[in-house]
Amino acid sequence: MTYHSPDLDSLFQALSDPTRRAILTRLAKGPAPVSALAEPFEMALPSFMGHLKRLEDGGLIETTKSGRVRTCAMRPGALEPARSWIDEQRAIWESRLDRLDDYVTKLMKERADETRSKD
Amino acid sequence: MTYHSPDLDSLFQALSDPTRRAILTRLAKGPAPVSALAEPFEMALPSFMGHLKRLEDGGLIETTKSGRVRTCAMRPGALEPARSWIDEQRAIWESRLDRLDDYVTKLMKERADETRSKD
DNA sequence: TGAATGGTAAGTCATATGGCTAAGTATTCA
DNA sequence: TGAATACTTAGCCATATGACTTACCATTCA
Repeated sequence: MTYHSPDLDSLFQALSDPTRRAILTRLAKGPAPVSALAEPFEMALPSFMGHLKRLEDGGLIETTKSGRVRTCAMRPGALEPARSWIDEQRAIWESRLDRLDDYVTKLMKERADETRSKD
Repeated sequence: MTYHSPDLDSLFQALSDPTRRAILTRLAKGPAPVSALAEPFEMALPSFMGHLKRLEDGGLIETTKSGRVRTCAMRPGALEPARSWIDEQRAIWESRLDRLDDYVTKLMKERADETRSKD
């Protein structure tokens, strides 16, 4: 069993920063050129571009350049692997709770039988 | 509008490493002491403890020490903020698609009217 | 009590991250 | 063509991350 998945690494990594999450939320509303995107952030442009790169590395956005303008767009479905992973964990957790529940039920039944046999 | 949420920062950060995700998957099946948890990983114990700390910082696990053994357990519901954030993005994205759809529909209607008036 | 067990603490190291400035390139507009 | 625009590149800096070793408690078991 391999526990290495570079996709999830860079995906979650990209999501771990407030600036980058804000960029994504903005892009969920529609594509935008770099300078428009950058405007609300008090940050030098090269720093901001670094964040865009991380988002691109994480597969969360796509950018295309036409003329001197680079337009950024969210990649639909890019968040799905993250969502799936989280759901899997929950599934594991819940199947465990189910088994635990079965076990407790069984224990209680045995106890009941035991008690009854004492009567 | 504030775009800073330290919870999501450390949560996603915690999830961005394969070792830590593997630990979580293991813990979803039930609690375990540090040494048992660490056993499958080819890593010095102090390094491993570092990962546990990141998971604890991200609110994903809880640990308790009794005697010389520290037991780690998953914190149920800890993944929910991450899941919610992802779902919100999707909601924004989809409402945008809806509006886009309305727009296209309107455009096509106008075009149809235009064409008709030419006849 | 003395040794083995299970973690902790302290300190080092290399690389990554996140920010900056200053200077450069490529388009577009006047 | 010359100036403004929209990035891009290069390089610097401080801190964080992820791994290591060595040494140090505290418990438990023989």
